[in-house]
Amino acid sequence: MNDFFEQVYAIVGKIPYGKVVSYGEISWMLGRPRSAREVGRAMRFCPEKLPCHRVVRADGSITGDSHAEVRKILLENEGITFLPGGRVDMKTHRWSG
DNA sequence: ACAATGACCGTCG
DNA sequence: GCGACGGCCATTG
Repeated sequence: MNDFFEQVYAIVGKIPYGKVVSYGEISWMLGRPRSAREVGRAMRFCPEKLPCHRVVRADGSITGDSHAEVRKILLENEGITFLPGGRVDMKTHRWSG
């Protein structure tokens, strides 16, 4: 594992209840302003211990291949409000370390 | 080294 | 709001 992934996992694990972070935000925190793809690749491994469902796109859209719907439900279950269109209310739940 | 791909991002029409 | 284009970074054949 690279430090980058470790950092990603660390941050994702630190996301508070009822908050979400975008791939770009995470990549920016780790010093890679445009490496959001790497974050996405890290998410792809998707360890169960990680709340990967709290990681969404910059506009609040849910992304995650087949599990997108499931994650949306999980977020709703955690108290995250959704906007019409199936997007997360980033305006309220956007988290910055 | 090159081209293609990807759980992305921002801008433009 | 949506689709197209370019850019960034890492991985793979």
